[in-house]
Amino acid sequence: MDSVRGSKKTVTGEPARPVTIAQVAREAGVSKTSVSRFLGGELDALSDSIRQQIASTIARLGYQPNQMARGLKRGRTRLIGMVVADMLNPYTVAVLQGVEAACQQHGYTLILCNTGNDEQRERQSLAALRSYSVEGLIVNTQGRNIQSSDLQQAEMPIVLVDRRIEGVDFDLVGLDNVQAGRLATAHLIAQGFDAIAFIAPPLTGVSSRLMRADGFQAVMAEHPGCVGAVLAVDLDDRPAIDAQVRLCLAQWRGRRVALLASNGMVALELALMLQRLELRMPQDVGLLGFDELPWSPLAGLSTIEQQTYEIGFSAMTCMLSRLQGDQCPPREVLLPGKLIVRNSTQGGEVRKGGDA
Amino acid sequence: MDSVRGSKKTVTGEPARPVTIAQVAREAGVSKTSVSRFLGGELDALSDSIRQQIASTIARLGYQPNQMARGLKRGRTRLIGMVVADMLNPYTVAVLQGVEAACQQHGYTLILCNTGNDEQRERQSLAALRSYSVEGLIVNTQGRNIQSSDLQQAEMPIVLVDRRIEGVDFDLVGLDNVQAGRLATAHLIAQGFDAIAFIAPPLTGVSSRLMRADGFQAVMAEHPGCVGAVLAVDLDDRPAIDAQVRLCLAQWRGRRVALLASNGMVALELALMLQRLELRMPQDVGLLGFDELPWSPLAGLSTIEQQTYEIGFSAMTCMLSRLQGDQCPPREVLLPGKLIVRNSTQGGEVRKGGDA
DNA sequence: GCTATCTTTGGAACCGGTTCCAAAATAAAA
DNA sequence: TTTTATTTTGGAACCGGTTCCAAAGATAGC
Repeated sequence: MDSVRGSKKTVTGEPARPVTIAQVAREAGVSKTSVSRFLGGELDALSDSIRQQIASTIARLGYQPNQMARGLKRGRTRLIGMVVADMLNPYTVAVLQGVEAACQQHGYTLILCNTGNDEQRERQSLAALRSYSVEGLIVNTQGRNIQSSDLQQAEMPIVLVDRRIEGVDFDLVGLDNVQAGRLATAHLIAQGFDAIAFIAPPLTGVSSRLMRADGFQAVMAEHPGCVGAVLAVDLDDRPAIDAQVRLCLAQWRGRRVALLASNGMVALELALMLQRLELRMPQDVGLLGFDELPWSPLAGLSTIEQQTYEIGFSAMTCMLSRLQGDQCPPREVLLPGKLIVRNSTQGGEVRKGGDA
Repeated sequence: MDSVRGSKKTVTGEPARPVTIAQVAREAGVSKTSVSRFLGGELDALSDSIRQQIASTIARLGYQPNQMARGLKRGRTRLIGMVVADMLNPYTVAVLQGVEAACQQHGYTLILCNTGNDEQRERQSLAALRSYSVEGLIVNTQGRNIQSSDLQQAEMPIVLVDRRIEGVDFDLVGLDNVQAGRLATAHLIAQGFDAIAFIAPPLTGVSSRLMRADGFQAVMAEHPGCVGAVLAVDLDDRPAIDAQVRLCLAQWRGRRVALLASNGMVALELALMLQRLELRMPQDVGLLGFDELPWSPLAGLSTIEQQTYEIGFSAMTCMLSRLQGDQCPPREVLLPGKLIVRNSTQGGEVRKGGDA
C-alpha cells in the first residue's frame, strides 16, 4: 500500500527520501502549482477549501520544501557566505556571532569558510561559496594579493568586515581605526608614557592595522617629547619577541615605555612575554591592547573595546539593504572604539580589584 | 553581438548571470552530456579532441558548476551542517576549527548554525539544515528536551560532539570525561587539597558535565579524608557566585580548598571571583579548569587540556566513513584529557614563569 | 565486404521546486 | 440570459545540472 517513497520510515530501512511537493499535491488532490503558491505566501490566490487542504496535508506529511531546488529557479537561496581570515582570533568569532544572529533573524543561513590567512584557501573558499549560489558575501580576509576579479566577477553584494581590500570598493563595516589608534595613544601619553611601541604581526597591507598605526603616529607627531616606533613581530617566534622588546627597552632606557598591541592575540603574546621577562605592568612597562577579551579583566589589561557584535550585525544589515536592491555608492560604517582602563596602563599603585 | 547572458560584464551592468553548462556545451560544440561527463571525471569516456575542446572552453569562460543544481539530481550536495550550542565558548570554536579543516580537505563545505543554547533555535536550525539537503550533521547542543525525532527523521549521518543526547544513539566524539574528571580530581588531591568543589553551570542533563562530575565523585569516594561538593552557578550572576564560594570556604575552614571548573568559561568566572575576593591561588584556594585556553598560561591556571582540534577533525572523519556507507553500530571516540600543571594548583611557592 | 562488438556521443527525461499562460469557474455587468 | 471581467486552477516549460538509453562511429572478426 505504501508508495515507494514516503516520510514514514519503512521497516526495510530504505533511504527514505524526503517528501516532495509532488507528493503533497497528489495527496491533497491539487496541482503542484497551488502548493507552490501556498508556500510562496500567495494565499489570496487560493480558495479557502484548497488552502486548508494543502495546509493539513503539509502538516500531516511533515513536508519541508527543498531549498536547493527552490533556489535554482527562484534565484533566492537565502544563503549568505562568509569568509574569515582566522577563526582563532577572538575578534573573528565575536563578529561571527553578530552576523549569525542577524542571519537567523531574517531567515538566512550562513555558510562559513575559514581561510587560516592562506591566499589559496581564500580563493578556493570564494569559488566554493559562489558555486553554492550564495546571495551575498561577507568577507574578512588578510586581503593581500586578492584578485579584485575574484570578488568582482561574483556580481553579488559584498560587505567587507574590518579590512579593506586594495583596489576594490565595497561596503565596509568595522572599527574607526584611526580614531581608535588616536584614542589609545593619547591615553598612554596622558598616563605619562613617553616612549611607545606599536606592535603588530608582520602581515603587510592589512588596512585596519595600517590605519591604527596611522592614528598612533598622528598623535605621536603631536607630542614631540615622546618617541614612538612600529614593530612587526612574528607571534610564533617567542625568542624573537623577547629580543625585540628587550632591544626596545634598552634603547628607551630612562623613559616610561608602553606597548600598544594591534590586536588581541598580540596583546596576549606580549603579556606572556612581560611575564617571562618578569616585567611588571605598568611599573616597568605599560601595555594596551586592541580588542576586549574575556581575560582582559583578569589580567588587568587596558583595552580598546570594539563593538564586535554590532559590527557583525551591521555587516548583515548592510547586506540586507543591498539584497533589497539598494544601489547607493559603497558606504563605510565605522563604529567607535571604547577605551577600558585597567591596571596595565594606570598608575603604579597596588593593584585593586576594580573592574567595571 | 553579445549573447544576453555571459560572464563578461556588459556595459549596461546587467545582472550578468553566471556561465551554465549549456553555454559551455554550445561554445565547445558538444552536448551537455559530454561536458557533464568531463566534470564528473569520466574522462576515459571522452575522446581526446573533445576533452581538450571542453577543457579549453571551460577555462576560457571561467565556468564553475552550480552545486545546487548538481546536488539536486545527484543527491550529493557536499554540504555538511553543524549545529553548535554556544559560539562564545572557546571550546566550540576550537572544535569548529578542526571540523572546518577536515571539511575543506575533503571538498565539503560547512553550514554553521549557532543556537545560543536555545531549544527553539536548535529545532529551527536542524530544520533549516535539512532543507538545504546537507549530507550529514555534526551536532553539539545542550541536548535538553531535544526530540529524538527531530534528529532521527533526518535520516542522514549524525555525529555528536562532546554531548550525548538522551534517548538517541549516534556516533559521538569527545573527551573521555570520566577519565578527565578522575585525572583532575586525583591531581588536586595529590597536591594536598582535601576539600574540592566541582563547579558547573546549572544546565541539567548535559552528558559531558555529568560524566566529569562522575569521575570527580568516584575519586572523592576513594579518599574518605576528603570532602567534596558539586555546585551549580549562574555565570551571569556574580554576586551569587561570590556568595556561594564564600559559603563553601566557610564551611570548609581549616581545610585546603580547591575549585574544579567544569569548563573554560566557568574557570574564567572563578578566577575573576577569586580576584574580587582577593584570594590567592593556590595558597588560599586552588583552581583547576577543564579546557586549555589562550590565557591559561598567563593566569597560571592549571587545566585539563582537550584535543579540541582532533575532536573536530575526528568528528568529520567519522562523518566521512558514514557517508561512504559504513553501517557499523554507533561508536564512541573518546580522546584523553591532558593535565597541564601550573601555579593555580601547584605548591605555594613564589610564582615563576615556568610554562611549558 | 559485411556483420558483431566496443567505444563515443547526444537526446531526452529527471531532480524538486517556480512561474508563465491559458483554461475553467465564478462574479459582475448588460 | 448572455456577455464580459475577475478570480482560481492547473499544464507545461524551465532553473542547471545528471543519467539512462539508444544512435552513430570505430574496430575487430569472419
